[in-house]
Amino acid sequence: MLNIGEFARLGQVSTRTLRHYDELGLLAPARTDVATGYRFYSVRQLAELHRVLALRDLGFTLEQIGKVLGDDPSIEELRGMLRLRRAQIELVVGDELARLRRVEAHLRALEGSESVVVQDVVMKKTQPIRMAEIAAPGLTHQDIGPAFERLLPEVLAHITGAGATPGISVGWYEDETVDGGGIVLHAGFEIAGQDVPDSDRVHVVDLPVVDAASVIHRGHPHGIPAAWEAFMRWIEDSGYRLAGPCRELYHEFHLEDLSANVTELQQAVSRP
Amino acid sequence: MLNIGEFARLGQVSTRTLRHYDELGLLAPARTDVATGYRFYSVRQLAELHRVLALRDLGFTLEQIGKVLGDDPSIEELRGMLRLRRAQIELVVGDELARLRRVEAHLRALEGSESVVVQDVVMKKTQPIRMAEIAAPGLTHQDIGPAFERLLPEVLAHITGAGATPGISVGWYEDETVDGGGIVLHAGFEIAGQDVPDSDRVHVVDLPVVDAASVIHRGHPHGIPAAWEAFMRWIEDSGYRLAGPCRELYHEFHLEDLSANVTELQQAVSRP
DNA sequence: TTGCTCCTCACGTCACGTGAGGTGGC
DNA sequence: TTGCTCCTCACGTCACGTGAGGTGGC
Repeated sequence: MLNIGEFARLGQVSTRTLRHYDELGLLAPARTDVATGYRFYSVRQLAELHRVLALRDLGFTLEQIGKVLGDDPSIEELRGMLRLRRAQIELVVGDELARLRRVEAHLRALEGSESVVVQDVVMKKTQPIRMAEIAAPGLTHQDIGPAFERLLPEVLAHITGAGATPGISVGWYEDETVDGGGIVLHAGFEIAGQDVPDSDRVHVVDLPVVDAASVIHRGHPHGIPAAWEAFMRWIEDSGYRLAGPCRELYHEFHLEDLSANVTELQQAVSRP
Repeated sequence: MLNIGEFARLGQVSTRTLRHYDELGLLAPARTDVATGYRFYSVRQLAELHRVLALRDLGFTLEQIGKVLGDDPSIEELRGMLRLRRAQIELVVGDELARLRRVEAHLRALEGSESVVVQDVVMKKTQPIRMAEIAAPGLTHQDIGPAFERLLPEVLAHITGAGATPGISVGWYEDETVDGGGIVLHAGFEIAGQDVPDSDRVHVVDLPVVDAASVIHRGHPHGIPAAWEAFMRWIEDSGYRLAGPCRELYHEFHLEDLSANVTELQQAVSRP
């Protein structure tokens, strides 16, 4: 018979751990002195302790371990538990590797001068957005600004004409097509649940919920192209893959004070 | 101005999270109504929230984030923090991958019949052991049992002759050398801190502290070779590499009832 | 008698989730 | 007035670590 300290040394655990396992019913001492409460273990219980530690090292919770010890599960159940565990660990490894690449992307960004732009990239799922928009195909980069200013009033008129209230303005861009068709700009306003009819120019569309990288741009819109450039470099650098169009959400937009604008840039991405 | 619910939806977090960040001083609302306690945020604070979330996603604690936001650290400090973070994530990934390989080794072991033997493999650091031993070189596998029985009484006599008390008996094995020199068996007893002089046959040695895989074998010693075989297969299967000699610790040994024996098998290993 | 080990509470960890119980504005 | 949102506690999470305060055996 060993007292708790001797058994703890033998099994390389703390006495607190043994008391904890006793309390949970995972590993009761072979004998407990009724008068003093002293716990005594047999050397043979080292095998029981090992079983608990082995399962713990595989990542099972103590509650799961208790069930395994108590229910004496079949080979099939055991296999199922191990497979589940494997899948969970694979998820964790994937998450941590993605995190690692984000950290490394930040380290490389520190070498350049774009650290400020890029310090607050967040991965999120996009909100579902219903918007009324006009699409303008065949644009070059320089065309986008003027096109925006041209299209937004037109969509606005349509929305208010339908008796609805516009939300924030939203733009999204389809990639240049392979055969050089240029950029397709979609510009308009969020309308949430309101009823707005289509016209030949204005269409109501639902932007899908996707995984995206997101940064907040604060300040005058003329800084947005540079922000996009640094943002896209960071994304590619972090190992994420582009997975669809990018969006701009104008959360705060005042013509009177453009430098107070708050714009969110979103790029749909997927895990490498 | 947005109330907490609106701001939470904008930033894709819970209101509880925003209250928590307020409490920690990470992100105070732009205005708090003194009468009602209502929190109000400006859209521009979305950028602040993004910074917090971005740092959180890199794996920093909220306390670290608070320091980053408060101290406005230099590029060099930032770089140092990111490098530390990178190293920590790499450790986590390594741990999880090793864990994954252990789970997979168990799954494969379930296909065979050695699941029982191998269910309680634990990775540990070995205890430091000081022992008095005799080494017997040039053995084959069949010689080991008889050699043990021959050597142990001799070591025992030496220890008691020196006025010391033997601890548990311990054996360890050096690999067969490349030129076919056979196995070198070291057999003896733990002596802990006691003074035992060397003789021409008996030597006092300190077994080093190493990372090892360990299983407990309960029962008659004739089961030990089969346990070793399954154990070694599991180790190789789990991706660990052998990194030195293996040991046997006879935690419980009674000649009168050999089936009550408790033997620990240890094999020094290193990460793949 | 002095150390050493043992005992039983009970708080702390980390970033919130989840009620409980109550109040203010449309 | 009825829902909705907001508020402030305060407990729970997971596997122990770490005292606090006290007792029993060499």
